[in-house]
Amino acid sequence: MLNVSERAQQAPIVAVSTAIFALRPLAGQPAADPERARLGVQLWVPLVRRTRPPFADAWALPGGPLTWDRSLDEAARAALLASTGLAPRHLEQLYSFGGVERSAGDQRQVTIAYWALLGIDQGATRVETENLCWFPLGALPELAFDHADIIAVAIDRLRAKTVYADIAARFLGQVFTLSDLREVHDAVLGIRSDPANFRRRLLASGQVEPTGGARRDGAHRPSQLYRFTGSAPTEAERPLAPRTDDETSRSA
Amino acid sequence: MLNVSERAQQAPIVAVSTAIFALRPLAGQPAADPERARLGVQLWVPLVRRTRPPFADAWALPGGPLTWDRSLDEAARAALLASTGLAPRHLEQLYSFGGVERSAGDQRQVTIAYWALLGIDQGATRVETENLCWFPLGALPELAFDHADIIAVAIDRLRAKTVYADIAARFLGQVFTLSDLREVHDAVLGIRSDPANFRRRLLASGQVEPTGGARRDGAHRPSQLYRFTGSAPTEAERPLAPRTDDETSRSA
DNA sequence: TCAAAAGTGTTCTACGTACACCCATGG
DNA sequence: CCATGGGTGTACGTAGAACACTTTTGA
Repeated sequence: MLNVSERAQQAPIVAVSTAIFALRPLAGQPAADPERARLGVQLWVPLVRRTRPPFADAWALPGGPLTWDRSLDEAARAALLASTGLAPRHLEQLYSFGGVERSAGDQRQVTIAYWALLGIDQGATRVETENLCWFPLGALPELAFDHADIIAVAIDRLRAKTVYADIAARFLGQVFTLSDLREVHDAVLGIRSDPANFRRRLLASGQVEPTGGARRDGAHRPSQLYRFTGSAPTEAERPLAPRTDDETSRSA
Repeated sequence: MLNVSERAQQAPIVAVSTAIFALRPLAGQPAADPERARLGVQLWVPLVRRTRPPFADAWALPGGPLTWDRSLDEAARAALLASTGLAPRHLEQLYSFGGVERSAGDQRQVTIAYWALLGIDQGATRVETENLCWFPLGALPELAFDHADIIAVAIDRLRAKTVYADIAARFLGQVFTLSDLREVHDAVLGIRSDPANFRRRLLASGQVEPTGGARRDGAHRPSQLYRFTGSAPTEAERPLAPRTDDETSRSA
């Protein structure tokens, strides 16, 4: 252990951690909840198990140190790929946490938190190992550091950005039906919106356009397929400016 | 100079920088009489002059290093007090910047940016020295590092949070008229809103309540005074949770 | 022919805007 | 008395919510 004056001289460690959200079918039995009819999707989060103290054996958000040769965004992507093999479709800086109390041991730690979305078609890579496990949002384990707080903030941000479509759409692939989009939208926000009104709002917003194709998947009229308008804001996109919204700040 | 592998081992420096906004009369003297603020107002920003390279002699946002014993928020407040003598009424984390290219010299630098609001009654401390100077937003000098970007992002955030009242109100003191509030609101957003409608919206929102008092300051009907509803969210408040809004992210 | 989801039409209401108008005051 | 801003009343337009209704399919 170092004494206080020695500690004060030490540079803080800078790390990046990311809360990754993906949609998966409801946990447990299908249970055909009449209110959640359709597919029934739910937000899941991948966590990694720490192998070293502090918080050894506890679950934590995937992340890693900031290295000299990478920007913050690059460091977040690299850490994700290294620790989980995932390459999220959407990645955005969330908040930086650096409270004094969060540093266990001698080294002061500052964590730059990110949040990310995984496309519903990116589920193939969802391997689970001894040290990488997926949890539904409603049943998270105890988390290391203040990572539970980070997840809570990330959910707030996700919901705030999921107005009608926008972010919700990033869970989906290039082509989708309006019902797909509505289901994602509703799952993220935890609501059930009117299909008719959702359709009108979305089409009026001009965010999507019909591909001309259709999909038949049941004993009912086929649903038209849509894609995003504009230059395909889909894979590997690079955000342009930090979000700008309407809340208050957290003591870091 | 160090070589690449030596650099890669170095821990990044963590600093906090803050874009401080205050309202001042368009061009006149400070003379900001808190009891009588009925003039054109404009956003001003205090900048400090760097004394050491990199960017020696260039203007920069006030800030300082993150020390071991302070949280991020505390570090931001402390740096502000030390470099400008100011204690803003509102302080909120904005974004963290850590692009590789922004580090001049051998040391990688990560800056956690904050934005702050100064009450219109806090103008007394607005001393100007050789190394501390106020600039109107429309006439900023060349800035060190990427601080111009930080200010741009901070303005976006300020405007996004200034819907009707809320943040705009923090520029004012405990007691104010609705015209005061509207003037601040309009100055920040750069619009001119209808007094009648502004009044209705604000009162309907329940954010303010009349004090019972009034202020007479001209050849017209006296204006009622208002205060904020609830447990006075005024001086030295501690935010609770990072904002949650609706934009995209910036490459750090 | 029936159930189920896709898709359309219509009404109701909330809320913001525009703007006419009255109120109180200093000069 | 009048000019000036404080403050009220009211009509209009837009957008979302609620919900009835038609369409197209598989079984």
